[in-house]
Amino acid sequence: MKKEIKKKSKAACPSSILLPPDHTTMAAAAAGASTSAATVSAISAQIAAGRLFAAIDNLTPSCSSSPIPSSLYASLLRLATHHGSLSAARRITTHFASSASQFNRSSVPTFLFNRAIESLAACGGLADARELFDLMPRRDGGSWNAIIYASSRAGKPTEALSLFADMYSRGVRPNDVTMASVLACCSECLNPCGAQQLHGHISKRDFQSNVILGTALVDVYGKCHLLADARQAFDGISEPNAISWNVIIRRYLLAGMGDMAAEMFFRMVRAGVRPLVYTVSHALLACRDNNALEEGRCMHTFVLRHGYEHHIHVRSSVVDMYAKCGAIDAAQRLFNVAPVKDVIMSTSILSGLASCGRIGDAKRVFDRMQERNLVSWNAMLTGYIRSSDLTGALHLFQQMRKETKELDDVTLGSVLNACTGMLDIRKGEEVHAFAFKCGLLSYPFLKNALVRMYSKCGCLRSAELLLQFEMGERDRYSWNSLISGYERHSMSEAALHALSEMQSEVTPNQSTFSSALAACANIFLLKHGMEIHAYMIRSGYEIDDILQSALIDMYCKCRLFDYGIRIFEAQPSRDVILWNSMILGCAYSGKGEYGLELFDEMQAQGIKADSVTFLGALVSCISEGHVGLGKSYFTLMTEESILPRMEHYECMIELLGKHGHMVELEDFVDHMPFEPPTTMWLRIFDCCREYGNRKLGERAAKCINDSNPQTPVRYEATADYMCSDGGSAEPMSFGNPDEELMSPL
DNA sequence: CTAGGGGATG
Repeated sequence: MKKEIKKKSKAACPSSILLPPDHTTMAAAAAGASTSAATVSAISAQIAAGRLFAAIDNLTPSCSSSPIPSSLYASLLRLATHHGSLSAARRITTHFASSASQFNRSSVPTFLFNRAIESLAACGGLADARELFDLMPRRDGGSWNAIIYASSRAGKPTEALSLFADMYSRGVRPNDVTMASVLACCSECLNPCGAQQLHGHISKRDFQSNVILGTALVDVYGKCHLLADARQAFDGISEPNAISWNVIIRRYLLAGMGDMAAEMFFRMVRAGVRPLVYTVSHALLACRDNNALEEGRCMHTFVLRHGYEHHIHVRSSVVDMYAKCGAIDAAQRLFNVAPVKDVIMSTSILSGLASCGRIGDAKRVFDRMQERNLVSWNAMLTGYIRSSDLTGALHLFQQMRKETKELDDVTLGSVLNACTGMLDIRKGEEVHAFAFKCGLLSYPFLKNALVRMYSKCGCLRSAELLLQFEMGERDRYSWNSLISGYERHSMSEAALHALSEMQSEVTPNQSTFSSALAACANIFLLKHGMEIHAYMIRSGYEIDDILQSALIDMYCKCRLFDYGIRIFEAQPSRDVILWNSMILGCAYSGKGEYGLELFDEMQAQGIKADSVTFLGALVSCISEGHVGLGKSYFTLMTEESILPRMEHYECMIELLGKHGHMVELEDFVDHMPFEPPTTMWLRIFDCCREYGNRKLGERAAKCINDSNPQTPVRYEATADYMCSDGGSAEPMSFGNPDEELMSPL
């Protein structure tokens, strides 16, 4: 087909469609040959049979001596458009244009030129259309409409707008068709000023009663992110139809204003307009984005009552809404009874299961899927990562590599996230090289995953280089990764410096400030921390639990305990994170007793302590000398199946060692599930020296010496300061073991 | 026009 068009176009098309007819045509005309009625009826028959080229072949030069009816040309052009054949449109146009020039140019009606403009443009010949427009003998409003519409559809919105301006200046009045095309141009070039001007014209000329125009206007404003104007335009439509409602709901959804989208949906229903299938789906997605389970349920009821549940789009959106709003059981029930479970619905349910921690169930859905695509693989991959099953993620990736050739930036970005979580820089670098080989390094998501990986793993230099030289556009995520990397790796000054650099490029968000506040806390930059606090308030940032927690921490560490407690007490409902910060804040502000009171109060309020809460309690016990209490907390913690972390063991050793409970200390060490690391032995050694426990001291010395046989400094548990009665403590004759090693804070 | 993505505090 394509080949045929090409051949014909070569044979029949002069470079200009308006070239004067050649001599044979002239000769034929001079001979006075007349178009027979037979030719006309032959052409009509070919048109009726849809045989475009057969029909055109009747357009011999001879038949130009007496004009073919315009309606026949118009039918031919329509057929050419239908076939999408530019060569045919050209031949037809050339034919009637040349016959016209021979007799009387104005014998061809303007409407036929207009149809030709439309046909040429629709077949991809905008340049031909424009040439015809420029050369045609007379133009009417329809000609302008045709060329403006054509330019707009051919992806030349600015050209269309300047044609519109031209038309306007020549005093040709635009009608609603013109307005609709020009509006489309404004949304194409995101030109809200143009839209506003058109809005003025539309109001002046009372096109307001035209639903199509009004709706187009709503869409333009929406596309330009001017949702208030969009809404105003919508409210100006006297009788919005289902499409108008769809447009405003969709624009609210795309602008991230799910609440408004849902509200408009309910208004639409109340107004008695039956929603389009897509509108129902958009409304459900709005609930999903907004985490609005109740509204989502109402919509589900609506779906069932009004017979939308057979549409797979709607059904998938309901499932997705339930899954994302945390009603995973409802989602799964619907999924189980669904007669058709396509890739999309299965992917929704598996990602829902994975994000509520049911990774096993998610994998079962995944394994049972008849068809998988890239998105479903990626969903499974991120599911493992969200469940912090990082090796699971890597295994899945291996399986994926075996079963499909497909992979994209999301895949590799997720694999990188797994490496980041494992702090496995070697694997991360492998993925980096692999991504380069796949040519995926230009994707911002992937580049940011790389910055994050290098930052978190402590290769700040690599992260800096990426940010400096490899990133075309550095966004908030890139900067946030770098800043939190600096903060985590004791480069707090660099973190704050990066923050100020970042601010000249992009707007920070809550994550940025939480890292920045932590950096201030690390190096006790009270003034800077307060500036950030003030800045967040001034700029209207929502100070969420994590930020409050970071603020409490910063103020407590900077010795403004009262500020910390003020933030804490101002909160009507407190998250466990907030309690944790305050309890720890007490612990290192020398207010351990108060911290322990808070610990009790928190549990009295029914908030479950986590490992950090227990850490705060243990630190308070250390500073207040509550050895028994600390021990009971440690037991309680294991009873509540909270796995003690290294810090908790360090605390217990500090608690027992600092207060001279040497027998219990030895017992504790014996029952630890792992061999203490050298840092811990150093502290134990120190305590043995202070309180006297020769046996344990010797063990400590041996472990320290064995761990580092190269060092010239040897640890020895000698009698003069390790005697069991806790005799005199001589100053140490060797280098001072690192004092801060055992400090858990 | 329905499915996957970036997340910081102690």
